[in-house]
Amino acid sequence: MRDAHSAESRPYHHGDLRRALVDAARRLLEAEGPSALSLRAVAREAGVSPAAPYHHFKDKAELLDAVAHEGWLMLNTRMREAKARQQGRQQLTALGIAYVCFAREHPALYRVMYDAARDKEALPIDTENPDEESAYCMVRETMVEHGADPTAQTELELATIASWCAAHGLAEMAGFKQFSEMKDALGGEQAFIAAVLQHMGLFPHAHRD
Amino acid sequence: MRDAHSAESRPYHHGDLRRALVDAARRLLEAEGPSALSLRAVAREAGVSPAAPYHHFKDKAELLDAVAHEGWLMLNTRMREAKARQQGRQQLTALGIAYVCFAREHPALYRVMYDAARDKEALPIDTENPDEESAYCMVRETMVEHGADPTAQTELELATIASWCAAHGLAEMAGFKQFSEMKDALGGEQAFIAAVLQHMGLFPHAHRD
DNA sequence: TGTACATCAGTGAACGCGCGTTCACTGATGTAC
DNA sequence: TGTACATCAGTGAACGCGCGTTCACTGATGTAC
Repeated sequence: MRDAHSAESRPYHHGDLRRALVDAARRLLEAEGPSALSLRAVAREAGVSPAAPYHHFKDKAELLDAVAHEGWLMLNTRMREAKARQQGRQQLTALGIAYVCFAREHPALYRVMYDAARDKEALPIDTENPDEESAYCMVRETMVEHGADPTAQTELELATIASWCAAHGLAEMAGFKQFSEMKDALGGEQAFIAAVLQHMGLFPHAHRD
Repeated sequence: MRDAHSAESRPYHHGDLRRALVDAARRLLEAEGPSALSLRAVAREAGVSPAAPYHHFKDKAELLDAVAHEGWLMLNTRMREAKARQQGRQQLTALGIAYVCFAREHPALYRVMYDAARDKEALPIDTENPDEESAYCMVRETMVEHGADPTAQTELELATIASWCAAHGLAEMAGFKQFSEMKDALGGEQAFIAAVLQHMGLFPHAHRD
């Protein structure tokens, strides 16, 4: 649990401690939640002294940023794959479901992603790297592919924002006990998610994955 | 700033320290954000020793619960008033806008409210006290008043959940820098909020307050 | 191929800090007679 | 109305804790000659 190498096999130099630290942070998040994510705990989890991370990150915030960044990349991938699996307007639905399911499967990571974004007051939705399209841009583009008018910029942007907010809201709500009766009635959390997204009118004909 | 009484006027016994602590916590939240909300800081802000709160709250969590509870009451009031100011279907819109605006005006309190809820995995939407109707129930009821079929229970509940999630998502997103251009184009944050809510299709004919 | 040496990437001890909580205490209040 | 006393609601000092960060250090690596 503490580190992947046995004590003797591990060399003094790590090889790629930066990677190992980000991975350790993710493991900690899954296991203990965001409140357990201290620099010292991450170093401990990676099997390294508390000072070691400072050779790879300026401070705690920079490590957290790296973890968050990785989260966004994971989300992008997840959504790209979900879209590729569908045809036509179903693609929008698939994007919405993929978004919410990602957040539900990695609630602590999702939280860290938005905490980091809030600290900067900026969502990582701008595509600096053109071949790593952001999830946000993917939603907008998919809307255009399926009939939204790309010249009506304000409309298009508003529709994208609305979808994004709706999915985020559902992602944060879906865990509450009050909805478990409804989930059961509909046949599980996935069905619940699809049903709520459908009601939001932004993801037409939502259905189960 | 530290406490309302001058040093000499303040009696040894406080009168209503419980109230004063909750108020101090709210002041701290507005001024410094959720991360500044320690038990000791609250006691300090209320002008009292670090041990004093323990005569009124079992532990820190109980104090936070009280702060969160007060937040929900404020939100209820705010939404009830917003609804009363409108007629017909505009009422739903007014509820949505009131919700988001409350969250935007008290972002730290809003955060504490949901953090407390998440700890219990339960939203405070059940109406134990029948004459203090929860905001959530108000939304559902308003939908019924304006044409939703109260016998189609699942439909009604899903629509309410969808509205709630959508508003929550927007409330959490509205602060990001990426949207400031859009806000300016639409004439301010209120207009932006109204426009996004309208796009969500749950709050028909959203317009400015 | 071998050696000197600069650089890199770790260690572990220490720093000061604010935290939640407990404790023995004491001043103020209210009630019984 | 006055007094004894139980109870209530504060104080302030202390506890142990984990945190982020710094520091002087050292082991390992890689490069120049």
